[in-house]
Amino acid sequence: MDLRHLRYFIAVAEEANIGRAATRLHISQPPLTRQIQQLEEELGVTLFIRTPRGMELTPAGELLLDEARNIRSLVEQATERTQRAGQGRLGRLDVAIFGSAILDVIPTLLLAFRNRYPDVKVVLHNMTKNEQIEALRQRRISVGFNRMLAPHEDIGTLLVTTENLLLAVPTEHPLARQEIVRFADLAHHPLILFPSGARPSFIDKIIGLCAERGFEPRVSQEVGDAVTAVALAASGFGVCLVPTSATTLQFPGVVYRRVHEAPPGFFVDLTCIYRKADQSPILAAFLETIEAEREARSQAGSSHSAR
Amino acid sequence: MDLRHLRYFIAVAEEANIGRAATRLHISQPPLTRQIQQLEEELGVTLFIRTPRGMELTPAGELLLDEARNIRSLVEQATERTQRAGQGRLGRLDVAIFGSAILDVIPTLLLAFRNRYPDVKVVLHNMTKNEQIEALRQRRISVGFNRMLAPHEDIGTLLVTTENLLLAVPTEHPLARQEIVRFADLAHHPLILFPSGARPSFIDKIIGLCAERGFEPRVSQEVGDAVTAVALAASGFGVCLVPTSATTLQFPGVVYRRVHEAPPGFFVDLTCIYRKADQSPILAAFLETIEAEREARSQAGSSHSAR
DNA sequence: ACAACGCAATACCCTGGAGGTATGATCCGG
DNA sequence: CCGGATCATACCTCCAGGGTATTGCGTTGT
Repeated sequence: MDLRHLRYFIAVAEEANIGRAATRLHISQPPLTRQIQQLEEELGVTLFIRTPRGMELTPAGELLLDEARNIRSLVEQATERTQRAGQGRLGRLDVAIFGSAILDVIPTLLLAFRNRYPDVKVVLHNMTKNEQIEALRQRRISVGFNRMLAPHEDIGTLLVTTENLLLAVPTEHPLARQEIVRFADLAHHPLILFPSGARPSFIDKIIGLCAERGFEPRVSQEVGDAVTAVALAASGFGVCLVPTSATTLQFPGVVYRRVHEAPPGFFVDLTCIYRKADQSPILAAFLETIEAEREARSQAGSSHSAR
Repeated sequence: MDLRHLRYFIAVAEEANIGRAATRLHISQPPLTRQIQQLEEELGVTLFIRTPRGMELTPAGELLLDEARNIRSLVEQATERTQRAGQGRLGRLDVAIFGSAILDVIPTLLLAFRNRYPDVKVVLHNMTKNEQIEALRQRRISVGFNRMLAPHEDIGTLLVTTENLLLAVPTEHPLARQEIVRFADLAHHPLILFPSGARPSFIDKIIGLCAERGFEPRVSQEVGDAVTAVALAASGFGVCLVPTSATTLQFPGVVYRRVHEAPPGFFVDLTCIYRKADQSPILAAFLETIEAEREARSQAGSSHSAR
């Protein structure tokens, strides 16, 4: 049996007349007669009673009509869904994020993606940098978000956003009272650094920046993530350099200060990583959305990184 | 798209290798390659990633695999069900009965049919004789059960069972005390007759039998059905001739008596009626069951009509 | 009663496409 | 760098689906 048989069968059943059905199907009447005969023969069932006025369905034919319509709609649905999946408009995207990245741009990004591709289910996973690389290679995720990534041969990167750094200062801290905080001031106060995981990381960046200015920071704590760092700062453990988006965290007991006279490179990138070999149209759509969003933000003038 | 395409697609997806899939499908590899290419082209979607080790499904391909398996099983189910319907093993049979016929043979008959054809849904309708004829012609029912049917050109009949007649007598009635009740005795006692509906009916049969013996019965009541008649007899309204199966009704206050020296024709047929033009295999199966059951009953020796 | 019409079925032809064989293009492992 | 495996391409064959012409049959209309 063939989908053609079913299509023809439905037409004949609905027209109750082979001639009209043939016209509707844009074929001539005799082949249609034969196809119906074939179908009946193959099933071993009489589907129509031939009357001088046309074709009348038998009970078995009635049943097949139901089933055939069902199958037809399922086939239509299958092609349509497969096409949408092929265009990246239907499916699933597994995304890895890390703690503090969720603070700023990622929620708006995911929202924008969801609006453009409502039938793509986005699944979030919390992963460290190295876990992300591994998960990408094992295809457990399709994209990851990261900072300070060492390059890998098979992993592509796309810059999502660039954020300036701010200093989180306890309210009672001497630096909180200064009108202007200078980078060099960091030499005299204990610093909270993060993340404590895989190197190179944000920690190395800050140590590097300090080295450029000829001092080595006094490290009071190394913690896992920005949230913990700011929380510790709020408790007076020390000051802490954070991406601008961390201002989302408004702990009592902590204020944010711009840092003047900072060395070049006093910012941090958020990048998106993916398998270079990944051909998935959903991934392509996601990366495209990232670029479109970055575009939109920069055109809006007051981009986050300029805050 | 074609069912062939789906079948081939499933095979390739499952084998992850065109060559092996071709073997499994009993065709050679190149046509299979082409069919897959066609399918991809028609959908406008890449379904497989070609690797040096075989064919790997894309996400869109994964989705289509699900859908295709679904469609395949639906097609299989459709053919199987249609075939069963064509053999009368699946479907629906609308059966008309009238009041008292339900007392005896019809329940066992329906039970036997249900056992043989468990997937045929039997729907019962209560109808009078004339309603049955009309409903048959309008295809609202496929079979009816009846007694004393006037012949119709387009309606076929099949004898279901023949039942002797018994006399239902009030317990306190003089005839209840006689050791032997003779047919001629009926001349002296008021009779309850039924059914009061369309003629000719059971009533005419009894009046005819009496006429053969040269008397006209004294009619105390005409009622609609056997159950009412026996109930009235139990209340002392008179005596009443009923088919043997009415002994199912064991009212207090009524006893059943054989009638001796009855004229020939002192029995009543239960017949099954159907449209002669009806080709439905379900009807055929039902009529066949009726004959098989009658056969079984007569072979069992103590047939109901001999009770 | 017979002609005219409508419908499905049959006879016969033609062509597109499914399937076959042979071969090429790539990539991997030894 | 070669042998083997895999998918793709080229080209041929042949069947089956589609077309035209016609028949068969029952109903209808005059």
